[in-house]
Amino acid sequence: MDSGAQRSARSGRKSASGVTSPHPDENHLLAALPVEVRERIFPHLQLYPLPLGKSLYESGASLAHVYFPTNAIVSLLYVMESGASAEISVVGNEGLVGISLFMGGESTPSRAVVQSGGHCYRLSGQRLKEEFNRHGDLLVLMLRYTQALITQMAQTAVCNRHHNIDQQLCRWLLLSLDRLSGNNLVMTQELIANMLGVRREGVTEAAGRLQRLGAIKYRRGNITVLDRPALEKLSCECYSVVKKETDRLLPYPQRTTQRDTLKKG
Amino acid sequence: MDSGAQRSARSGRKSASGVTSPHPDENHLLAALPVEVRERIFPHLQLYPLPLGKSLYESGASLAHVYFPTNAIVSLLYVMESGASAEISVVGNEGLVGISLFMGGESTPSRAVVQSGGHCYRLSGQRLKEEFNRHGDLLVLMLRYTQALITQMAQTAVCNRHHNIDQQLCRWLLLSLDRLSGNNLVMTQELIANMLGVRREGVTEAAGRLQRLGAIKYRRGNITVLDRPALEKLSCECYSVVKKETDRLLPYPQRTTQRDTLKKG
DNA sequence: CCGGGTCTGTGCGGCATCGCACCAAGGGGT
DNA sequence: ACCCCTTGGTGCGATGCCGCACAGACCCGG
Repeated sequence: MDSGAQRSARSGRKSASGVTSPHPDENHLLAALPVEVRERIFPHLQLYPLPLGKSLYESGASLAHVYFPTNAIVSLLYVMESGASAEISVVGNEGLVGISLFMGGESTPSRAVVQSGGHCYRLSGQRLKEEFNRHGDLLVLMLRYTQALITQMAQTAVCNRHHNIDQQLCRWLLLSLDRLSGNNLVMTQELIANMLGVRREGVTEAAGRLQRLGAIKYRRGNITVLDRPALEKLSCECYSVVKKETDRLLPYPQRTTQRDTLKKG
Repeated sequence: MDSGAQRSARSGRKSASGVTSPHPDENHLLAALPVEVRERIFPHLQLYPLPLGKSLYESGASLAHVYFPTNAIVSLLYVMESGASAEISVVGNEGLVGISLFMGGESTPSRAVVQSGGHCYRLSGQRLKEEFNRHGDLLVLMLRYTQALITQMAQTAVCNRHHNIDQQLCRWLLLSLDRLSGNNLVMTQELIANMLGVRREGVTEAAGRLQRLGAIKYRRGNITVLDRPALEKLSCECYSVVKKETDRLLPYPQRTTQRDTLKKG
């Protein structure tokens, strides 16, 4: 296991064909770690597939790993007794799944579901805690990320209260877009409806309006964003509040420098 | 300043008349600290009044102190550009106001407003960080509390999406009740409406229904809970999810033992 | 005891979303 | 080439909340 993980974590970034292959630095948190921490942690990272719909943890279940997405998106979802659901927040390459591991609770009353397939690097909870308990840069980084996550949750609450489906859809598309490369999203309206906690038909109508405005193009489980500025204009303030706060708390590291450092090490 | 603070923090708990006077242990977090931490921190606690409506921090502003409520309730509130508002979570004697101080962000995009007057103990951010950076019990406790707070925010988001005003009012009354002694709440329907992010009239109608059911008695800014079990039955699952998770993460310490320890120390 | 401000109760039209039912249009598998 | 299942579009009445307007109830201070 570990040998495979090492291979994965250390493998080059681009194949000969130019297709991007995974690298831990695609996750912003991993990329932001200083050299010494990287050297301790990276050997224990496992490349791990995140197929659409996979659950990373269930409500109340103990976690064995934390997950650092690279090109996947994971939704933290609360499913009610009635079966209805609502997305609490979303995690992509800017963050990690499993904060309850280091926050001390070991579990949370929500689920983590892959909303857009891809890969992540996972790390055993034990390894993470070891590093966390050194009380160094990793702790500081994890806590800052957690605060960004808190901001997102708070804003989700506000948005659910005050904004209509059109605005929320825009916010959601933008949040997803920020976590992927390109301007294409592969997801059904049904999925989006579950995330926003609204009817599928509501999403159909909102998406139809956005399409008529030329902001997006919808084609059977495939959304192409044509006019991102339009989406930003149509979105409520919630998107920009979350975006600004995330950028403030987690300034994107100088990745090329980091890469170089890794190579030198 | 410090001398006054010491006097307050060490002062007895009951006056001769039997009226309860403040003591840091009324805050569960402070009460849960082990002796050594208490001895370092308690001398720096300042008894601090929290009159109704006071703002402990504004959106984006840096914090100088953290606040441990004893018999007051503070709402973390987001106020939108339009002026509409929504409560993100509530803090009473189970918690503290100002997590962004130790989470690393120094500020958050929300306000903290006193929703029910009383007192708290405040501690300078510097002192808190000093203790936090010892990476001892205080850190663990703060993080566990933060996770409880996260649960509350998440559940607020869910509740805002899926539950009607009646259910939300019940949830809100119960959350407030848990943070006060007695079964009496002093607050106008207007205030509650601002917290829930709904119309004042909506609260009037919901409260009227609760009153007709005999669950509460409403009298001009004064709510008396007559039948708490009824409220719990009428509330959505959100209340119990938050309650259970808070209890799990922050088991209420044996206060008498703690008190004795303090006296011995 | 009276007046003015605050708080609460009520009615009405409007609107967004819901729940349901159904149809249309892909598009993949055999 | 066909079928079938998934996905997306549409129409309906019902409902819960909003915005507004206004009246009554309470309470404090003069």
